[in-house]
Amino acid sequence: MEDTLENLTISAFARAAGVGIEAIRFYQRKGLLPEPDKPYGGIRRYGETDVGRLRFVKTAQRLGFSLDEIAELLRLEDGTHCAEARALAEHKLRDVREKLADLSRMETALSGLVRACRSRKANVSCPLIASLQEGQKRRAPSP
Amino acid sequence: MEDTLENLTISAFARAAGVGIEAIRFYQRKGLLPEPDKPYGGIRRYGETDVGRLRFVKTAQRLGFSLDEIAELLRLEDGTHCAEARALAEHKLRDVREKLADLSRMETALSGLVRACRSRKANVSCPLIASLQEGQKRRAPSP
DNA sequence: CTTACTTCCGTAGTCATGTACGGAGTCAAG
DNA sequence: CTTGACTCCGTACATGACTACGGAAGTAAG
Repeated sequence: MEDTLENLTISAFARAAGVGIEAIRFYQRKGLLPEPDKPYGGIRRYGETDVGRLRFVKTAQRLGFSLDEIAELLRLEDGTHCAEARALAEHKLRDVREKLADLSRMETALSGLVRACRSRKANVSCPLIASLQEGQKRRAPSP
Repeated sequence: MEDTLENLTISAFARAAGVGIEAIRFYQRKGLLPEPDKPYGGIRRYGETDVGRLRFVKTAQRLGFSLDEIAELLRLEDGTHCAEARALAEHKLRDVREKLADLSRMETALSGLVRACRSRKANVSCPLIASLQEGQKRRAPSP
């Protein structure tokens, strides 16, 4: 069993990226991961590049991107068509920055709560919901 | 039809928060939103607090939290039991900070790509995947 | 009161994202 | 060459998060 991150079988590949084998095959069907050519009716092998790509998929997912959105992000990485890529990148960038702003407000609220709790001044009510009001007005429809 | 964000019917409530009526009833069943008492076999009314809570749910969802995790965050807002709340808040805070770090790396990569594209130095290959490598090593299982 | 619209509630269907299964083919050790 | 583990592939099942439907009951206008 190679631990070199080159010439991995699908099970070693899955282990290296911390996902199940079936998930890999699912992503291949969706076009998120390539299906390497198999040496004449044989068994496919995977490398470091594939591991990076797969880990990217899982991380982006944690950040709230759907598999379809992740496919778009991966089209950027594959870096053809600069003009199209730039438009897409700018769009995703706006999205990422909104998420950053919301998350950072959430961070403030949560760390405030932890600090308040730690200083034994109990009965604090956590302004978690209020912390996101600013961000929400941006996206809320007018009545 | 009240636009005051008080005494809303369920359809006005849904419109105010930008979701469907059925989604509201679904969240109520899951315990994410309260079912206000109805005035003797009648029709429930919703207020500004409910709107804020619902918008929080949708925003947290965009940030990659599941409905179960959001239920936990809302238990914090409802602010009973300081010790338990503090542990939960610290856990969520770690999660939020990891997301912040990953998103911010993604921001760097995306804005780099946009800048490169803008300066006509085409054929750049976007280091989007590489941008998340640091964060991923933290969570990757050892071989 | 009648008519038209909502609301309520339960149940069923949908879509995204996997997971599990079963049978045939492949490979490496003994 | 047999044995046992692994791979391939198609299909079926599972879970989370909604979405649609249908009938009874409440509500508002005429």
